[in-house]
Amino acid sequence: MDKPNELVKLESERLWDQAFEQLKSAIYAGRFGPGSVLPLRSLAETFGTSITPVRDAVSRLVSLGVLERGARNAAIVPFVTTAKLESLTQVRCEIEGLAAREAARHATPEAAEGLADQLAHMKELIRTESFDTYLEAHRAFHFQIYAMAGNPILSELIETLWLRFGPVLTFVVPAYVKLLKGTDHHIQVVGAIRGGDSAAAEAAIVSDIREAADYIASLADGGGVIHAPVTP
Amino acid sequence: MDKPNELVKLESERLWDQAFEQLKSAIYAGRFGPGSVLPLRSLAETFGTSITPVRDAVSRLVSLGVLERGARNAAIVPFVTTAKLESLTQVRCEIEGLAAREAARHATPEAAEGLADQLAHMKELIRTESFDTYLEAHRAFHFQIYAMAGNPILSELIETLWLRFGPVLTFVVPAYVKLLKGTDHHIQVVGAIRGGDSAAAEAAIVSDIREAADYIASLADGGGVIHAPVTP
DNA sequence: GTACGTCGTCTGTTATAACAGACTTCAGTC
DNA sequence: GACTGAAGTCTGTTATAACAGACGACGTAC
Repeated sequence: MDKPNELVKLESERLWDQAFEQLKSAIYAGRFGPGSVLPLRSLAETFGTSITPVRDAVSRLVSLGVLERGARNAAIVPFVTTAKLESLTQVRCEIEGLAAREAARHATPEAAEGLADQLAHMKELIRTESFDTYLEAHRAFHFQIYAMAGNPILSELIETLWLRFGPVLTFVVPAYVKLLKGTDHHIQVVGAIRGGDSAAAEAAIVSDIREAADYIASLADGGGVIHAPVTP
Repeated sequence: MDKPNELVKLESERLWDQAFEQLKSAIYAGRFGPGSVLPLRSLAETFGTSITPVRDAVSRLVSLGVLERGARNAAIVPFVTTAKLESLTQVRCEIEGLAAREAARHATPEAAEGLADQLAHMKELIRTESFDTYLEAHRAFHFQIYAMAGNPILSELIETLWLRFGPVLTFVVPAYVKLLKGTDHHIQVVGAIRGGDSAAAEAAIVSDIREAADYIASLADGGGVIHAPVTP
């Protein structure tokens, strides 16, 4: 007798992982405006599951700081304020600065070359105005650097920081890139890592983060709340 | 009546928060050895609830890095290795250094005084050899400093780092304190914060963290795994 | 004695229903 | 007409049961 179950493709994507990813993407994509509540049952209906996996995903996102708890413990998409942005920026500069520094110390020539390739790819995406693809390439570029630091906890931590940032990054980065800002810092980072200059690498990353934060802060309204530009 | 220590959240009556806290405490207390699996149903039976709240608590602890997933997605208490310790120490130095620096910049005289009081309290606990109480006082001392930085995200992040550390801290700190180590750094931190010297505050905190890490690393076996000293 | 198959039990996973609190709405009373 | 109270509906919370995969024990066949 043969083994009939041998080729069963392991679609072990747990439902709550699917829910987690979908929810995360939806927030990243700005499908839920800041302050909007996310009822479990509606989410479950949207995802086509029961509320159990959704519940878990929401709970995890809350503990990661991506979502917050409102009245009646309902999950809400947090507002991004200038105060939060400043707190986040301060932490990001410190921790991503460390990552860049360590990356420059440990970088192999091959890894530095891969970084340069990625940068060229990003430049091409800017040239062709593929801003949505650029968002992911930009993210990959940064995390490629952080992975080079060889510190898993560091990378993990930075990812949670970026998650908190999620909703704003999406609509900010394309507009930011159109101003042709940030690219200089990216070039400098790659150069510093190539040359093993950790101080320069850290300085370039910090400048990148700080400059972007200043730009984002300029989008705030009188109450310090940051809004997305109106998109038709 | 103010509550300076917002880490104590007794308000929540929700079972999963209770389960979360109990589970965390149990891990902190070293009730589960590294590598031991935590079946949901046993935990639920221990806590006197169904598996639903336990499931959520475990899931949150996993996403915070306190627990890990083993075979069959079972929750396991992670081993602490010298490699992980080094990664963690690097991040802690950077981020808690930032916190100490900012605390020194923003400290009010009253807050600095409260810190000195806490330090005196700790000294008294050492004198009377109340090492289990000292553990909590030590933790409160550090987070009192970090709260003074006025950056909620920073405090939150540091807490997750301490959580990852949890199992080792418990059995390391008392032994460490008996060697009368660390107290000097604590005194220096308070002095620096009193004088508004951010560089000195950061240096003292970094020394504190690094020295403790070196001590902990000395407890590792040949495989780089850190074990608790045998306690009868 | 060894190998293999089967069954029972354990695990996490998911769905569903029952529960409790809060808000809205609508009707009844002053 | 305004206020009050009750019911209905929404919310998150929790328990329970059904499910599927993995692992081990036990028994049978060679």
